[in-house]
Amino acid sequence: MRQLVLDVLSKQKAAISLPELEDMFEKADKATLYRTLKTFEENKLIHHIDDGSGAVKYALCQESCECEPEDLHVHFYCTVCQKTFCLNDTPVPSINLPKDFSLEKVNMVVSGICASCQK
Amino acid sequence: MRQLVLDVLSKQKAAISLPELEDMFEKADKATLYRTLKTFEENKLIHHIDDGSGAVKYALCQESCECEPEDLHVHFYCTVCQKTFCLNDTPVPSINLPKDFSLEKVNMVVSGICASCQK
DNA sequence: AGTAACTTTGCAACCCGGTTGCACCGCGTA
DNA sequence: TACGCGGTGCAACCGGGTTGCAAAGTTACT
Repeated sequence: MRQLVLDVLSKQKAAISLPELEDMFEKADKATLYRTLKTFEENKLIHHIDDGSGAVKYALCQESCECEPEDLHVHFYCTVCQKTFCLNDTPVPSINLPKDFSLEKVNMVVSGICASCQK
Repeated sequence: MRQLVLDVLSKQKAAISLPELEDMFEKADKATLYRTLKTFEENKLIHHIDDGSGAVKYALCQESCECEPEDLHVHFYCTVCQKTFCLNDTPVPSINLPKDFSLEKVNMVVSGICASCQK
């Protein structure tokens, strides 16, 4: 059951949202998929990305992923195909915060047009 | 009417969400406030920030603000008081995108604990 | 003032993603 | 067999955002 979801996720090049997942599993229930994603996330198999599209998307974590403050990579949201990609090779640059601000995590989403839509 | 909203916005230190606005204007309608914010945004008076809290927040633009790709500053979301601040002095660092990816805009939200909640 | 054209507001309804409670199913174990 | 438990499906709900429509207000022109 969850196996199926994991299979799908591992075959995706782009991050996938819950509604999208619902569509490709016509049979399965929204709540089930929702809970599946949640447990995956708790177990650090996947991470979520808020790309501002209104739906949170999910993608597999890298092997090395600690899912801790510094595992962080930049995400790219294509405004044409509306897909979201992990730029695993692009770490989030460090930021100088004002005094007395402590850093927990960073969400960095770059929008633009991806290679496939560039033509 | 919109004057009131503008007044409130200019008095805020933190960005404000639509639902929050609704609360402080018990009298006014959600739709009105919503449309007000939209027109303000079209006229580049304010900009919106998606801090991942589930509600989009709005804050005044700086005088110099072009609201174009490079006006961009980092935003800070405090996980304690759940307020969002513009770090106007902290520009978004530039990113090297993979080949054939074009850049339109960048959303960068740093989460952590703000100075006031730090004690 | 009177009217026409346009803007702003309020109400209500709707959409959609996310979330939860509950009952049911299937399975392993005592 | 009886029990407990995890996974599933259904249904309902919540909350932010969005839109259509009609009423109220505004402006301009006569």
